[in-house]
Amino acid sequence: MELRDRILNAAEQVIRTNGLSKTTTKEIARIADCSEGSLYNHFQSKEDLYIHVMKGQLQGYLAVLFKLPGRKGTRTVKENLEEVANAALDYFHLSIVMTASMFTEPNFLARRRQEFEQRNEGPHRSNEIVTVYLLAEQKLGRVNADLNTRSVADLLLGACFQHAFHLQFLGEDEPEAARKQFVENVLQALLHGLLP
Amino acid sequence: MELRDRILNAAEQVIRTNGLSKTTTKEIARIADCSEGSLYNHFQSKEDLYIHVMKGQLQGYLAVLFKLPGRKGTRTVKENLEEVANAALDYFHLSIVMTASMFTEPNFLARRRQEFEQRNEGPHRSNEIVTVYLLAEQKLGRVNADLNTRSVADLLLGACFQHAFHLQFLGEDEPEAARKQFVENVLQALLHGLLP
Amino acid sequence: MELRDRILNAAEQVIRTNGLSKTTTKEIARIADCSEGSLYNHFQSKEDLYIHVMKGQLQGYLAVLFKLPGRKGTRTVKENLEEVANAALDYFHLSIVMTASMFTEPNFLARRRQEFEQRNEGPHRSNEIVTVYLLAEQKLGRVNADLNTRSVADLLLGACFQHAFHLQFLGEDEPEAARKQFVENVLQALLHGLLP
Amino acid sequence: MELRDRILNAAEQVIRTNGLSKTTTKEIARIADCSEGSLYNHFQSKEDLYIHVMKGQLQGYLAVLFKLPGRKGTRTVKENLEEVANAALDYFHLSIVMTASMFTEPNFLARRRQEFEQRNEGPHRSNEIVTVYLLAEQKLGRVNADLNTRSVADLLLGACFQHAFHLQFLGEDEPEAARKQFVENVLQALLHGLLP
DNA sequence: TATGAATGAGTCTTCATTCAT
DNA sequence: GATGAATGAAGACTCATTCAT
Repeated sequence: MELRDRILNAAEQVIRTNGLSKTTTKEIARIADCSEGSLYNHFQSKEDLYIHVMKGQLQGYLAVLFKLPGRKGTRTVKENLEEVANAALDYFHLSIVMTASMFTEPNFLARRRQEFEQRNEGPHRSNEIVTVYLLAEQKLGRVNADLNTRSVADLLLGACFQHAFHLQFLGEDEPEAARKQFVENVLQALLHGLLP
Repeated sequence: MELRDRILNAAEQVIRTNGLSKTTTKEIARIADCSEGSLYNHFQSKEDLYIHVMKGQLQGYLAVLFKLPGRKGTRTVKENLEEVANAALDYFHLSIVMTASMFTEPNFLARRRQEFEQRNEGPHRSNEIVTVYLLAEQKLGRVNADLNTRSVADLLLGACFQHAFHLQFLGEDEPEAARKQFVENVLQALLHGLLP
Repeated sequence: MELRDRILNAAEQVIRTNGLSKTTTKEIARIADCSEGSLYNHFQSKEDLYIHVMKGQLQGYLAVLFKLPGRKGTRTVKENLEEVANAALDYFHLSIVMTASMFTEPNFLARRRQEFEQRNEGPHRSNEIVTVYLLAEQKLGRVNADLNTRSVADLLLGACFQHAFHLQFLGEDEPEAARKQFVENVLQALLHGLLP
Repeated sequence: MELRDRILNAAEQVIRTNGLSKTTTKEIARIADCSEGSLYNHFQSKEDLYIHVMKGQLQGYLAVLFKLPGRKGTRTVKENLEEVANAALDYFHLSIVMTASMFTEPNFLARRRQEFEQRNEGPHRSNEIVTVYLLAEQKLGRVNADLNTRSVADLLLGACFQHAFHLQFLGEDEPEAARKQFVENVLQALLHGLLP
């Protein structure tokens, strides 16, 4: 593997292991098995390195989301949302530390904010994509017509977001079966509603 | 106001303004208009100060949650959940930086984890309280009997959590009306379900 | 006991327990069960307090030394030196931390140096008193006439000084019997000489 | 000279000039003409730096002591002890501040104690080496057979130890001739004994 | 006299970044 | 491109001393 990728992987690993505030260039270099100086041959700064780490994490999630418009009218709505929920859980699990860092390092956030707005790539973007998909399904009559589809997206992705957060807080790894159950239950509730 | 409270307020303000990693004892002291040394007359360490800030933030939220068991069978379920959602939005808005900090400073998280577990006070605790409330309503027949009530709690609080997160990310303050609409829409969706 | 004495005792205890660099006014006040402010009602400064602690420690030792001139020609020389050696071991044991502090805090040493010279009370003073005593015994024919009596004093007190130092280094308390043996052996060697 | 050595020398100089408690990383860096940060590129901590300073000081002394076993039966006993006494005076003179520091900073002492015991390198070790040498001479009949040789070592090295201590206290440098006389007189007394 | 909160100068240590080799 | 020693700014925390009560 090329040094640049070794550095990216090392950074991701160190961040997830040590937390952001204990992620030092020294430690990243140690894990990547190179010198601290080398970091600066491949990335402009520590922040630049972080940005590339985040972009990498975002990939898989976006891939699923970008498939969503094509799903409308195919399979069941539940199956389509299940796919989204799983991708979201994966992504939130992977990126939660970096995400949290936005509020810990506000300058970083401010700079990213601009950039995100320009590219229309913020974290709320995924909720919009799901909203648009649900709107399309609504037009096809596969979703309750009275619903604010944005709210459904917020409920589903919010539940996944907070779930990932809680798991991280507890420091636990969730078995595959437990996650499956979580998604199933949440979708069940979301599909049929709270009222009797 | 007593110095101790001035320090607590200053810390909260600085954290929200500068972010955690830029929150220095020097700046807190400057805002509290006292010396850095004085911080240590009232709190054992910076971390200890943070803990007290967090406890303060938790107060209002817990107050609402602890009222919840008494609400069962009274008013409408929607009204009761509305109250919860508003308190949650307030709390998440207020505390999101500190909450995020848990993942930035893993030692802090590790220590809090123990403490939280002992006192059964973790962030997931609020979801449990709502779950129990919904279970009670279920027994009264005011909630769909087929539902996993935990999932409903996760959906509602998750949506609020992520909403607060997105607002913070955008750096925007949400007008009262917008928040009201958000809660209304989310509850609508949650109550009636996604399916036609 | 009066507060002033409580403070003196507390200071001595803390110094011997924690070492000088960990001896804080806060800890002294804690042990003396009074406020930090009270320290300054009875002593001008921390240094002033230390000086009074040292003076207290010096008492017993000086008492023995001042009896020495009167001992000349009485009992045996060995018995008289034994008494000196025991007093020296006691004093060095008690005061070694404070003594060491002179080199750790050179300003303190510089100020004490002046004062000691004025009063002729330096640590070398005890060697002189023993020297004078031995000179008197020499004149009485009870001590080898060819000897430099100062050297004898240096050997005896030096051995005691270093012995106390080694014990402190090892962190051991010496049983009564062991100390007795140490003094006996040292005097034996000193009295009869190294050569066959 | 390499920076590492410049730092070691600077530390030694500052310690001897300012005393330990006034030896700051800032001042060491100033004298070594480098940044404070550089100290930590070469030594793990201030304490680690101190340890290396002490090890350097110990070198010359140990070299002489390790030659001692080979001296038995050669030259005169007096000459051999003279060599030891001079090396001891040099070493004690050089290291007395650091030695004193052990009692000022008890944590430091505690850690060194372990290490010293493991390597059998404590300050009392030199007395043992001299003791063993004298035992060998005793067997050769060059030393009084009735003597406890450990006591002779304690007397000689104790006198040197305290002498160095007194000189440091007085802040005086001893002329070469004076030191020679001191050693001569002490050995004289030690060789022939106190009794007529 | 006794208090103890307030002080502020001073300490060790960390860390992202640079640059000569 | 790779290195790693050097940097220096910044941070959390300590502590003897003061002073209003």
